[in-house]
Amino acid sequence: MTKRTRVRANSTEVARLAGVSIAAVSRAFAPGSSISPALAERVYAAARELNYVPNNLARSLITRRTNIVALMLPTTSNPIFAAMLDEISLRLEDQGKQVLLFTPSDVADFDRTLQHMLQYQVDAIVIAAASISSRMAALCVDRNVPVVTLGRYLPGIPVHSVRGDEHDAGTQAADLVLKGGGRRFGVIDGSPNLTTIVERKAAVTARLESAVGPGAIRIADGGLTYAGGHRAALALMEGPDRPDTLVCLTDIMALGAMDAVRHALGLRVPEDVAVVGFDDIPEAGYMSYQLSTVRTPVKEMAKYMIELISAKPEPAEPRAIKIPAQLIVRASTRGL
Amino acid sequence: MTKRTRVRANSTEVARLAGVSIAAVSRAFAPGSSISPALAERVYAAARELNYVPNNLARSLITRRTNIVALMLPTTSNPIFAAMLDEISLRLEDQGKQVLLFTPSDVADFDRTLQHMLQYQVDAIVIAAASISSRMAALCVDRNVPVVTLGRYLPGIPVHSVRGDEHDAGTQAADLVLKGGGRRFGVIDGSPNLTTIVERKAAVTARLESAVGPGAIRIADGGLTYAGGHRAALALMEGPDRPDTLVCLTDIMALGAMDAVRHALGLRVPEDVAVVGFDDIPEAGYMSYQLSTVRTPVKEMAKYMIELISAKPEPAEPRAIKIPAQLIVRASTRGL
DNA sequence: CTGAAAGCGCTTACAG
DNA sequence: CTGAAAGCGCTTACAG
Repeated sequence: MTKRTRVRANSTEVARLAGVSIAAVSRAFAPGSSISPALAERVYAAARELNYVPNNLARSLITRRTNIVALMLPTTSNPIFAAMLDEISLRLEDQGKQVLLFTPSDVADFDRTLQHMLQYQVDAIVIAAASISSRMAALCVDRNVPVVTLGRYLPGIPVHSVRGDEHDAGTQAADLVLKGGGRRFGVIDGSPNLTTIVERKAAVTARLESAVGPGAIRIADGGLTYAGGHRAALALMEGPDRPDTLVCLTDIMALGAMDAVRHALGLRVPEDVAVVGFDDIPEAGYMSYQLSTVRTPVKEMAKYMIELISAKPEPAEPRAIKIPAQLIVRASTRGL
Repeated sequence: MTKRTRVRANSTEVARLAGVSIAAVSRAFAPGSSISPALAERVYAAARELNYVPNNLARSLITRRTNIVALMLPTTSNPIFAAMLDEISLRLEDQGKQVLLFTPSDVADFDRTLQHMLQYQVDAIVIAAASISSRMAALCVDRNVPVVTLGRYLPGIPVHSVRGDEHDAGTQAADLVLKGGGRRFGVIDGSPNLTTIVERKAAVTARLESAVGPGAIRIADGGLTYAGGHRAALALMEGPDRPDTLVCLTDIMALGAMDAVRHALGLRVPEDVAVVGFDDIPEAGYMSYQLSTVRTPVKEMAKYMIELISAKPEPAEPRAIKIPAQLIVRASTRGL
């Protein structure tokens, strides 16, 4: 039995064993510090012997940098959010930072979550699919914590934002199905709380109405899930004058809708019913679906978000970046 | 223009404004402390005025608890990991803890990642789909940081583990396709580095061989992705004596395999080729796939993992929890 | 209940 | 390059 050494060695003990000052220990573990190789080597030897691990807490208390970025993200049940998480955390880890995850069960109480983030002294905050109050935004500005929101532009609130051009996306999707000969439309809606969805819907219905009039458009709620999209499609397809086209405001709902059309109703896609979605999640490209969609440029968005929160010096004015939409035509729509 | 107050108010300033000691400020923000309501109210008023946010770093330095749990997770490109992440972070947030995410690009260098986790003074470490060296495990024990691994049992290494019964899972899957009349088998393999996969494969091939002999079994690598499963299925189906059954060691590969069989080869599932997978990702239940599979009990696993790392007092011996497999029979296999 | 004081483990001018 | 000392923002015995 070896005697268990002290639970956590600190820099004082390392310094004592190495016969140096604690300042030397600090310098040995701070890249770029002025320390002689010989001294550093003695420190490393002592550190190894004591299983010394530097304490980031104490360090951050002084440097005022934690290398932690708070990320507020809805559940990853929608693959688009999982992809976003991957991109963001990979990029951040490349620059030596880690993601601290927040998935507030109560979005209404998001102010409290933000307060919580600030307590952890995070270097920056990334908010996906939620809003921030102007009071909390001001608090973050005061504390020099950059904030970037994803998919939401909040005029007058001093935070950066990155989003896709949803108006253009909706218009392109509508144009695609119109060009394919669509005349009776079902739109599968998502949450009224997500700006992204609301803007897509506005653009889609505006374009469709201008072509076929409001009477030819029905709307149902798909709740942003596969099962919800499935149910919404069944509801829309009931009765006379059945739609010849379903526009689904997210891909995950489009998958449910396609399966409803094919497997529950026994109709063909796109011959009987054309389907178009938004996001371009991986499943949209699977051979069982081959879903035409408008891509949400995840990689590009992550890149801009990281740039905005890492910029030195911090830009004086909040920046709003809008990324163009990119239509992906596959086999679920008619024409060309 | 209001004059911008000091960037970050600290407890000293709050104390001064409230006319109390800093100990009183500390107590006002520490639930359960003995402080009179009147005093607390004065502190809150001053804190509000100064936009005071307590500094968790300083607090944790003393209390030795950060309320942060490190989670090492491969990329969420496999939906099963996304589901796991959701479960773990939701449960942890319920107990007031946050997940600090680590996605090491270089799993070979995992020791360094672990060291990195310890620097952040995390309260516990959850490791999915990776191993921990006995040296690092000992370091965590010394520092009183509980570690739990997911899907990997490491005899002799003092960490907790939670995993499914992969032997039983593989056996059940093999029995299912055998009962369905399968006689020529293709097995789509994943990574040789994942214990889970290796154990499934061993159980599947053992059972199949005992029934039809080794000559009737072909194996191809599907790389744990949809595209890889697709390619592997095409390779397995080439030439004479084509398999009548594909056993895919993860669902995500099974989706690719099913699409290859149906859409690239024009064959029927399950009539021409039966397909079975493992995990029960959401897509397995989609009507386009209706994939028979063996469920990985994500919720239960997350529950046990959290229990193991939260147990007070820390169990003296590492615990290894094995969760039974649950076969889900859908339409991609023959019989019953 | 309340406050003065010590101290958590580090970094960083400052002086040599 | 190196060290002594002050200090980051808190908590916690201790004494009253």
